[in-house]
Amino acid sequence: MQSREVPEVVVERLPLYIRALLDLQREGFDVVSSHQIGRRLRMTPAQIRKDLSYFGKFGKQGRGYCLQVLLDELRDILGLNRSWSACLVGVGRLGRAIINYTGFAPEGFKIVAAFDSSEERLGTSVGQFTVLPMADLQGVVIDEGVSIGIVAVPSAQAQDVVDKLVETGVKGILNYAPIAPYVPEGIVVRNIDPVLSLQSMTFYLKEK
Amino acid sequence: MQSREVPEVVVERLPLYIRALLDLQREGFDVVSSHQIGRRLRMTPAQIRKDLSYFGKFGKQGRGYCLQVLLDELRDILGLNRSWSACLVGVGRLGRAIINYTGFAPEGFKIVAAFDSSEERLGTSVGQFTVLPMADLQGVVIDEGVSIGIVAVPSAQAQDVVDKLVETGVKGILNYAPIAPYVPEGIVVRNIDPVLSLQSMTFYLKEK
DNA sequence: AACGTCTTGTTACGCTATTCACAATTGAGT
DNA sequence: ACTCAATTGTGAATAGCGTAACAAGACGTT
Repeated sequence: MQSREVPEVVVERLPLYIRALLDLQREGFDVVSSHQIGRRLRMTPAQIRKDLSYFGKFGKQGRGYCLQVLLDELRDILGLNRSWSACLVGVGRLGRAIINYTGFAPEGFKIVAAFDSSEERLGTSVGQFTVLPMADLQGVVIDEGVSIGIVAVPSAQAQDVVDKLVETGVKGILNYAPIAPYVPEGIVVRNIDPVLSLQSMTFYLKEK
Repeated sequence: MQSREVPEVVVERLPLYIRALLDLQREGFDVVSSHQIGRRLRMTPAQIRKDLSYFGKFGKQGRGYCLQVLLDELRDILGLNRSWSACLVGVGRLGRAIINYTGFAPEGFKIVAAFDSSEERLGTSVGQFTVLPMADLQGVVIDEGVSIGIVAVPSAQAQDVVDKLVETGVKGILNYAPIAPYVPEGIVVRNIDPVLSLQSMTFYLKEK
């Protein structure tokens, strides 16, 4: 697979296609067209076909896509036909909310441990987890095959935590801290930052 | 201001510049260069200068930018020199986490009310709020000058909630539901969706 | 089996965004 | 006063992305 040749924007849209397909499946469709998917997502059919063409030919001319086949292919492309283990660092308010968030598990993302560096949080219970010290990070990452680190610490500590996670062998970082973390080549970062979203939104809300 | 001519990607980067400037300010700088900002954000200096040039000339050749001036200008451009009121719809797990999130207030985003459609949640307390019925939405939006709606309901109800919010006059939607909501022209939507982020991340985590 | 309709995969085109490169200008040092 | 190193703002060049358009094929109908 020529990962380097597939634009990142394309990869980021594939999960949307999966969502749309699941909706359509729930509505009883077996076969769908790029037009149908596009309508759901407010995208042009051409873009969807173009995106898919980076990975192969999944449709039939004059007919469309077999929904189940396309769904399986997309899951396969994204590596979603398996489960992924993540560990959380930071069990403050935000970290606890993330642990209790029910949206990850159904999609195959499993949080396997929670860490914190604050003395008074160590050993306390958060959800089904006992909060572990950072010293245990390395062991858990290896033993549990953790490939994703979720960062939910204050911004001042975020870069350090990211560094530690990368050091232990984690390959992906889901970062909730309001910083742009530095990571070495080959490590994937995704930032979740509602404040940034709001701050760019207000540009369009001014003077209406 | 010719909002239509400024690319949206540029607007979305401005908050990042503000962040970087605040960091640099904390470190004692009074004057900064595009190079310094770029290093923080891992962006090229040229991009930063180009982005800023959409809005005016804020720097001095050979010297850089007066940090405070640039900061004020950016805040002004984005409309961040005032406070913005938002209301939350949906006080399930996720909604409660959003209410308790402490990151909004310092940036001038104030949640002024929480709504839910479920009978058993009405009248209960969440954070400092009493959960209100959807019927009260219109009144609150007008009385409190709410311009942002935060959607934290299950996906099945999300579009309906978005429609209601838009109807009451809200101009921006911060959507935490895993859907691509339809909104009429002129309404700004920002989606927060950690699952999507993870699902595109795994593409790069496969086979390493 | 021929026709008409539909839809894919892909190529070509055009637009948008990013980077490059440099003239203009600043301020510090001598 | 002059030189030098630094840095901006911007027009030009490049790269990247999205849309349009169409040939090729699939299916249903007659």
